[in-house]
Amino acid sequence: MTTTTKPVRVRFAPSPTGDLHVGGARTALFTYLYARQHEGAFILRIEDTDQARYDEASINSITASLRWLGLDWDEGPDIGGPSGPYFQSERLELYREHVDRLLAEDYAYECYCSPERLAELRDEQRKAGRPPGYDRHCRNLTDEERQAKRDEGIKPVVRLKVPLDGATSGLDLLRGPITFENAKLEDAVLLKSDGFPTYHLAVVVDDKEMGITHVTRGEEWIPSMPLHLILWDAFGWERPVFAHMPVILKPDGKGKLSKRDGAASLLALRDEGYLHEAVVNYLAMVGWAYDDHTEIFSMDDLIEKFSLERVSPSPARFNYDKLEWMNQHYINHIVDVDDLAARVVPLLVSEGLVDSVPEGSDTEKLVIEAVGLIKDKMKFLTEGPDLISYFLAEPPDYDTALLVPRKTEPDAALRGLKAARDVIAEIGVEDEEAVEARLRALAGEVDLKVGQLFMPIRVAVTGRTASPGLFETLRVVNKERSLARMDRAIAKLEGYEAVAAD
RNA sequence: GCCCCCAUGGUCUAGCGGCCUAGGACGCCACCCUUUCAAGGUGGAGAUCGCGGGUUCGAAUCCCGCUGGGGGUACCA
Repeated sequence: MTTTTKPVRVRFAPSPTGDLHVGGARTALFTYLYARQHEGAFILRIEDTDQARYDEASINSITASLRWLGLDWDEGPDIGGPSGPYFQSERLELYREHVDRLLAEDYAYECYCSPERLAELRDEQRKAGRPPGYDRHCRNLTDEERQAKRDEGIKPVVRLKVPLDGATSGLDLLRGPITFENAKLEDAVLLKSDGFPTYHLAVVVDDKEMGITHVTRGEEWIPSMPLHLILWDAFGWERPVFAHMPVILKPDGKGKLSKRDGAASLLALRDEGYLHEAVVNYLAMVGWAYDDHTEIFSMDDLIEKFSLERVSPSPARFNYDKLEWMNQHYINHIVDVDDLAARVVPLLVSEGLVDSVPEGSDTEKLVIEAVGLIKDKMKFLTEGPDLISYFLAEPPDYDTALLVPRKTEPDAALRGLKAARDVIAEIGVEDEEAVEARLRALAGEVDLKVGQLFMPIRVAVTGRTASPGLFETLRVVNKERSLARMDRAIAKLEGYEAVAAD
């Protein structure tokens, strides 16, 4: 047996009606992974056939989202390719030609019914408890009747002439065979009266013209698969492989996740401080698993190990908790510190913490060190500026009470702080071990528990009660600034005592 | 209403007839580590594998029905 395997060509074909959301992103990811794994082509095609819902800004938003995720396309907008153009609005001729062919071969017919009549029809059907659907009023018009309508100036739509009986079945890669009774199918519109194709026509013609071998798309397209199958067959083309990705549901499971669900937009996730690696990894794990325990996958891992056949056909809920965990895991353990710091830098600038961070500058070194210290507390990139702020600038004023640990008297905190200040002044902060040894010893000398001594120092130097380890913090803040901040804290405490004494 | 898809702890899943007294992860709880907060480590609670029938020596795994959930039902994609 000779198996001639055609080179894989797959596509992601969004319609420009809004931002890319997680459902679409996952479909794009799986499609991309399949292409890369089989060294095939990943094509981006813009399905802009709905003039009413067209939103120009969304094209940039979608491409930016895909690029952010690292899903680079081989053919598509901007870069072109051998099967272009990649905007359906620029392929109208092609659809017209194909519709004419269907018309000539009696696989389609012109329909002159007005939108009003169709709406009325649906109303009646609903009222009568009948399933809504086109009544095929124009399916058997005579040439004379058609000419009469044309003479009235009515612009027809073209409808698919679905077989009245029998069944249409096709194979879904994840689900196996799916069969539909033709009698339940509609004579769907293929070409609208404005000359634009509907999705059904355009997707089939373009998938054929672009040599698509595997049709990957969301599960919501399963109901229209028979229509597409009928078209592929009518044209006499060899059907591609179909693989419908399960929908992603809202966290509560009630309905599919939509653009209205806040962070469902990829750009929103990016702006909220998610790493693209984490988002990719998480999305891959929704509906797919490699084995019973591996869950951290880089893009390269996924390209190597992903398998379309192993995608689960059942819908999954979007779990923000898990995504958050994944994000934090990447920040804490996967992405290296230099890289992480580089991603925090733009945020530092936009937050006004620094004017700029030139490459190789001391500021850059400081940022890298600071990020290294705080990264285990960082869940989102956007938390970076706040978490490292006291390494870059003086901490804003804080409540003096923070300097006094629980079960500690203000004068005890003051006593410890003064003693610690002198120690730092004497031995500096560079040798963390030495500082720790001296300060631990100091605690006993001034009759304080280590916590009671360390916390006031921490608050003095960082302006907050949570920070990285005290000694590394002191070192990176540096001796001079640490001392100044401790002096400031001492002054605050002295004033505080005076007030408290009143 | 009609058509289609799906069904393992709260969630994401492993499992594709005997390795399952069902494994992993998130979340939750406890403990450990500890100068704070995290991170990390250990342990725990949590699933009669939606229900009912079959098939089989044997079913979470195969078949049928039911129920539940989801999707579709436009001159939108």
